[in-house]
Amino acid sequence: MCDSDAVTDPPTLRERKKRATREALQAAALRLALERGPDNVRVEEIAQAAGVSTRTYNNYFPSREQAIVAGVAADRAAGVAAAVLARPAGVGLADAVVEAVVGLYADPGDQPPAALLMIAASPTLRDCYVEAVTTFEEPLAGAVTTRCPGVGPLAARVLAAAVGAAARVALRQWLHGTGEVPSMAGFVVPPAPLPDFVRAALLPLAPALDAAAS
Amino acid sequence: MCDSDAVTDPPTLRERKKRATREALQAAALRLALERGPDNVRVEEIAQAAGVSTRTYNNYFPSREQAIVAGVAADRAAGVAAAVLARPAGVGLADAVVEAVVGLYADPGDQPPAALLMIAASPTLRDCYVEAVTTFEEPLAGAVTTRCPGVGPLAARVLAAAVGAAARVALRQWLHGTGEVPSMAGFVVPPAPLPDFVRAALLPLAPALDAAAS
DNA sequence: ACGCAAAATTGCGTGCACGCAAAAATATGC
DNA sequence: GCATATTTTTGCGTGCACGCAATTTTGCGT
Repeated sequence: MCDSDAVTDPPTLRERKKRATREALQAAALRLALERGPDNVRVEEIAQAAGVSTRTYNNYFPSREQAIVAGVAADRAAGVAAAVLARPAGVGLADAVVEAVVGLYADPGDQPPAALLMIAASPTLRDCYVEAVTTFEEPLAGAVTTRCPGVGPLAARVLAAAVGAAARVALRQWLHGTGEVPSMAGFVVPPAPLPDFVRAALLPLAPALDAAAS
Repeated sequence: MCDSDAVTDPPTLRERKKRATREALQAAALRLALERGPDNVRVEEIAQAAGVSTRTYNNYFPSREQAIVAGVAADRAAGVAAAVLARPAGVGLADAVVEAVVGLYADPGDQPPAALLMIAASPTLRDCYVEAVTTFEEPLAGAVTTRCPGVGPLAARVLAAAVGAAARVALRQWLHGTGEVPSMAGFVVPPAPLPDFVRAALLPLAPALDAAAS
């Protein structure tokens, strides 16, 4: 947090390689999972597809599920803090936070829609995807203190954690309904758009956010 | 949730035996962990001490850490909902919830203080203990809807999850400071009593809780 | 008391995560 | 350019969680 604004020095070779293997692993894991189904992918195959040993694979991801999910969920999370700070100073904290989080799930993203379907179908992947929102929380807390220096570090952490919890609830609910979609006839209307779900889940926290900003 | 108030029928033999083995496993796990240190306890030993196979042990607990921690954390959680409902109807939702959660960590409990020290010392056990507060959340949501029928199920879930998140933050902070206690001279003043920590962490959520109760 | 259905326990096999220490790759000072 | 310190990769060994199917235990109706 005291990084001031280190301009991300010339990316040393080490970091570039690390990033490369991480992305290779993510891509391989997701691709294989989509091809064969999540349960028919052995860790050894993921590592082999990325050109590393299984041990190094485990140096990057603590579980097979995270390797599969990381690509679709992790990077988007990094944008939340920036989105909060980007809102004009006039709007309240609650609005800023809610819109920032909603914005994350608003656009279709660059991921194939099949990925979300697969994640929704597998309980293990669902849990992993839902728990990935934790990535938001620390940067969000930072953004909150930056925007409203009066809130104090504890309150910021608590509010960020609360927002994360609400997002988890919303995701869980939405994925729960989405997972069983291809059931009957072609009437597979997604029960409700995700952003609306997130907004509804975040709504009860608005009073707390606005009250803290004073 | 539609159990109305089933008066916990005559506990059938099966349930009694299940409860017995579960408690035996908890007790054995905690005892062995305290004796030898958490890392020097093999699952097989826990199972053997409880008189069951390692496979049945895994039918009761999904991880060794949970077996050790469950005894000190799980049962207390069950009381939260009751505590919320026990508060007189006059006090606001926020006060009721906060006091209920604080009350959980207020009394020393029937557990040896060494247990908490051990948990605080081991990162793995800490995480497990912290994550155990999730047990609160569903009953808490139920209690909230019972107390304030106007809040709607989604809001109740969100608020309960937010409270759980705040409690996790408080626990994490407190355990982090407590873990390194036996460092220098005998001046090992616990940085601050846990209840105060919890109260402080729950404070920022009060506006949301009170606003929902209307 | 008997027998059948439901549920729990058990053993086995498999895949996985991770600690540890050696080896390879990369950065840094001279 | 070369030697050295730091970091990353890798292989190996260990312990663990869990699916599956057979077996034992419990519940309940007759």
